[in-house]
Amino acid sequence: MKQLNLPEIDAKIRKFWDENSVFSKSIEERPADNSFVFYEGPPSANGKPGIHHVMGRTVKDLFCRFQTMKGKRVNRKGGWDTHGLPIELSVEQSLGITKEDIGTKISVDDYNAECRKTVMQYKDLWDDITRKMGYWVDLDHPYITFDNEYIESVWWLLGQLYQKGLLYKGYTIQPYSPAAGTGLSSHELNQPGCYRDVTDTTVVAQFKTIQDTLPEALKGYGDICILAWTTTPWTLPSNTALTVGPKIEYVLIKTFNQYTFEPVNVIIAKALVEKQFGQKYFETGEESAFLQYLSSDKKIPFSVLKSVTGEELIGIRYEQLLPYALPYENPENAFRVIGGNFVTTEDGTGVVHTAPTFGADDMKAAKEAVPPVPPMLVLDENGNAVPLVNLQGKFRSELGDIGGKYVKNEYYAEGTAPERSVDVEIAIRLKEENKAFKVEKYVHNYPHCWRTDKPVLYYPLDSWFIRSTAMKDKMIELNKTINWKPAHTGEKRFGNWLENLNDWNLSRSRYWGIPLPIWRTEDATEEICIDSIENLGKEIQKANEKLGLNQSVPKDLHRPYIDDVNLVSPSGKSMKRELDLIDVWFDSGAMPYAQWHYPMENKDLINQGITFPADFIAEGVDQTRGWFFTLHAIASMVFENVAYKNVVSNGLVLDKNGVKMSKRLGNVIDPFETIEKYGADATRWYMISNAQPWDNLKFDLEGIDEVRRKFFGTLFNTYSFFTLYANIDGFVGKEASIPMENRPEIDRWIISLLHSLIKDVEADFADYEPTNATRKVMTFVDEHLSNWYVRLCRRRFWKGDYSDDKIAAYQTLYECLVTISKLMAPVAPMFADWLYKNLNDATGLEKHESVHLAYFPESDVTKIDTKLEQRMDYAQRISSLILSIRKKENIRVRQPLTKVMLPILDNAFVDQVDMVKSLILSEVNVKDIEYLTETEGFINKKAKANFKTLGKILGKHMKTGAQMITEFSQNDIAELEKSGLYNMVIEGDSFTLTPEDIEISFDEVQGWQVAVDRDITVALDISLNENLIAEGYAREFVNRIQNIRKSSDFNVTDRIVVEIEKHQVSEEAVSKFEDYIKNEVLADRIKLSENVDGESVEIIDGLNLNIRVEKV
RNA sequence: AGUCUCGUAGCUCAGCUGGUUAGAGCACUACACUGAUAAUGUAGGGGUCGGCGGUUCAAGUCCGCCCGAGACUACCA
Repeated sequence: MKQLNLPEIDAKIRKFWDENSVFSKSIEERPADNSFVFYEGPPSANGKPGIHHVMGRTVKDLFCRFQTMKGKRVNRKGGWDTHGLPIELSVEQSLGITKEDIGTKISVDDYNAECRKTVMQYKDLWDDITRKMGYWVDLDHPYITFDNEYIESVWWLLGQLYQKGLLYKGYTIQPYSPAAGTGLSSHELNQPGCYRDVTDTTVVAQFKTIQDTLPEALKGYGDICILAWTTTPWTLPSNTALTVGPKIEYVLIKTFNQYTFEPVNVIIAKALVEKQFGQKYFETGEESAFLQYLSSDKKIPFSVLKSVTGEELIGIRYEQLLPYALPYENPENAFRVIGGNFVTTEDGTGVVHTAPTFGADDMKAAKEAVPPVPPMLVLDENGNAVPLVNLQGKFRSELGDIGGKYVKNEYYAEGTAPERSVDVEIAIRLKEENKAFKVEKYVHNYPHCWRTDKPVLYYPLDSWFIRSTAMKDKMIELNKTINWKPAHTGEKRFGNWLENLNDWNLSRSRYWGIPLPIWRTEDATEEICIDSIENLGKEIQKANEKLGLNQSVPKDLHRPYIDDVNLVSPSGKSMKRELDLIDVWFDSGAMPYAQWHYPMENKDLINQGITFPADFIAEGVDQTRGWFFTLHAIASMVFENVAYKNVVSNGLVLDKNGVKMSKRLGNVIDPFETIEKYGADATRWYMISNAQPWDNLKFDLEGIDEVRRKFFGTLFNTYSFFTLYANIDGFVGKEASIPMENRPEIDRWIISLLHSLIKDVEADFADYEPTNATRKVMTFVDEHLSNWYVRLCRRRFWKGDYSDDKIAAYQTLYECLVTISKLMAPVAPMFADWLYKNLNDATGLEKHESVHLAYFPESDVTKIDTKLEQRMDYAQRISSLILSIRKKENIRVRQPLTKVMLPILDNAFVDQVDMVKSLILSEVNVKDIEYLTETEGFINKKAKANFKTLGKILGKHMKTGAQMITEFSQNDIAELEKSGLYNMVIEGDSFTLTPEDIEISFDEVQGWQVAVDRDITVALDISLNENLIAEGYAREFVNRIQNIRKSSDFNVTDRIVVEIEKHQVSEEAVSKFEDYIKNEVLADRIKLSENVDGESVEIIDGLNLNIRVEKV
């Protein structure tokens, strides 16, 4: 391969993997008793894979591959999430039906089959992206959540919860769409456009308190009303309590009602007086203002009489505002003031009208009150407790004049709505009865049903719950043992979520999902929870006998078949299944067990801890309350264990401008195209190296291109360089390894860096920090291996015989390349394998046929030499400084110079530099280094404070001290260096400083070509003589001839003859450096002639000479 | 509305437990180097470290408030 072509490499390696079953070998070759457990969070094949899936799966893949290389067996069972509303919706959409049509226009049978099909709609695309991105997961034996066996395991889990008393049926307030006749999930409510601004009639009502329940502080003022605001007046007949904030300050105000003009005393939060007593009112302390008040007056007087806390108000009883009905249960506990922490003083009156049947907060506050406040439920014709609004959204007949009306005008069919909504009617009635303090229109945000476009009601619905609150402490405790990446997702986001845990609402009234396996008698006195198919069979048998039926276990455990099953209670009554399905999130949280059909099969996998808990899972951060929670909750509640030990929650993939990708905006990146064009490895490497997985990734295709060029391109070049000469010299790794101590400095240096790198990269992968790992590999390849090692060692590869030095160079570079292939393999599996195989297949040094079957390199600490690393750093920096002086002085690098001078601070520095002297000299084309020990009068030293150590000593004198140090004279510095101590007096305080506190460096000096980089200073002697100039010319000729060789497509080994046009410059160069030139360009002869029939090339500024180059 | 995360050069990101003149890559400009050549080196421009306050000898870093982006939860009188 002449040029890097990543997609081609992808295809080649994929084929190799397929043909040789590398993936299954990577599992089977590892011992079964040394496993690393990974769980695949099931995607839904109902949607197409996006670029963010490539991100998430790269994270999963890379740690699994890493652990495999560490010798672990990593089983990776794939899975599909197959239930849930999105699937029902897409079926209904494609068939053009609605929920109501199920059972009429389409049989449930067909509907079911349709869901099954739809669920796997894009499976082929998913399989394709999985392969193309190089994600290793077992797609041949996936778990599928709609399988009977999967469902059976879920039933078993529910059975466990049931036996522990953690499953119960109860009321909650849920969003409900009367028009559609169905409850809505929060997911549905979060569809775009559901929340809309609407204008509603709002009422501030006056709740008249009962005198003898008032606290002492409020007695003696006559009648007192509490003001409470509502945006939904239709809930006022269902009011059973008023909620105040215990810590909020309330005031008693004397004023007049603006509609009836009757005098009234009202209670309202102090902070909201201004808001409620607006322009229509004026505050006054004058009693006369009240005596003289007339209904025709423009403004109404008011006066604050008293201030009390909410705490004092708790317990006050009041007259029912609209006494249509009484709660059927404990009505004596209704109509009183209770406390609630959710009360704010941002809106209304600081008192919340509380209707427990229509508000979640209301219900909670009412339940928590002592004694509990009953909700406004009445008994219907069948003796069932029901709210005052029925499921159609109409008032019940108890409401008299407004009974039978819809509570929202929007629910009427078009054109049939009355002029006055019930909200308005109630407002009018309250005004007339002196119970309305204020009525006004108000614009607020309110959710609407996405299907019917009509407002949602919050309505009490029967649901099955998991009593997760009972296990809260266990969950919190277990969570503390989980290693979260990043930590704050676990501690903060997930931790807070657990602290505020609610019971888990399991019920969904749908068709396509796992049916709740609970059967009940009609009067709900007896019930059974089925936890296996076997158990179901037995119960069916029993029921058949007792009830004379002929039922059998349905082939498909889904609705509607399962609904047809009737069971029999111990007392012989018929039991029907509770019609609910369970939350699909339970499906996915059950996968550790259900994927193995536990406990009906594979008992040991879980019980012996072979596949449980997971060592590692990864998913988007949006799964914190989703999959991460359901896994944790089920494991905590059923097994009292964690489900996973390490979890990476990755961020979102945004477009390059940081905007969420969406079809609407057209900024969606197609993963197939991307991988096709740039290759999977560049895409993966870009995603991992560019940002930490848990930060959002601003996905930019140009970034992939950059990674391809900078990293893969450089590595590829390095590899091609290696093979070019390895082929010429026939290096196939058969020589015995040359001992480190016999290899040159630079070899030992790169090997030292390599082993430091291995150590760091392994630690990063082990710590789930892949970004750091990739960045370190990139730095090594780019800066150290390519731009220093290879650049400086080029000659060793193409010059001279196949000597030990050359073999050492090959062995060194080979080790680096093979090791890099292993270090990068988890992230860039295909390129790494290509590189590894190319290298290893040629040498056969390792027996593995793929890098993914090889073991992760071990860092050999004996090869790490920090002093060596330091002196190479010196070499790089000194070279860089010299080059910068050359640049400043405009002296080209091909012009040799005599010497460079290095002022030194200590002898260790000399020793260090001496060892890398030859590298520096050849790199910068200078003949010698001279060390300057005596710098006085030549180059000045300067002192600078070490803020870190000095700050602790000097404290507040730091500023002056630092200033004093920069002003040190040469004598001061000499004294410090000699004695090792320096006494300093600042504002009367005396301090003793040590050399550690002061950093000495060299100053720049006029008249010398000096450059400084922190602790290193170099001075360059730029004087030239004839010899140097001639050598410079010689190098120019070498360069030009090499260029000609190359442009003439000569082989690197071809011998040539050269003819150069005669000129003073060419004569000087050739006469003095003929051998050098011949040697460099592989020339047998160099001839100078007056007329040369060759290429005209510029040698130095303005001088063109003809050169002819011919093969021998 | 609450909780959490993020905000550093035109772009993508480093910046450890507070410490000197805030760094790197990309992009841009100029010059060089080159038997790895779609690579490389040197130099240059470019920053109120989101804003305001506070703690401290010293704040990009710690604390408070605000602004902006995002995620999740809730939608509430």
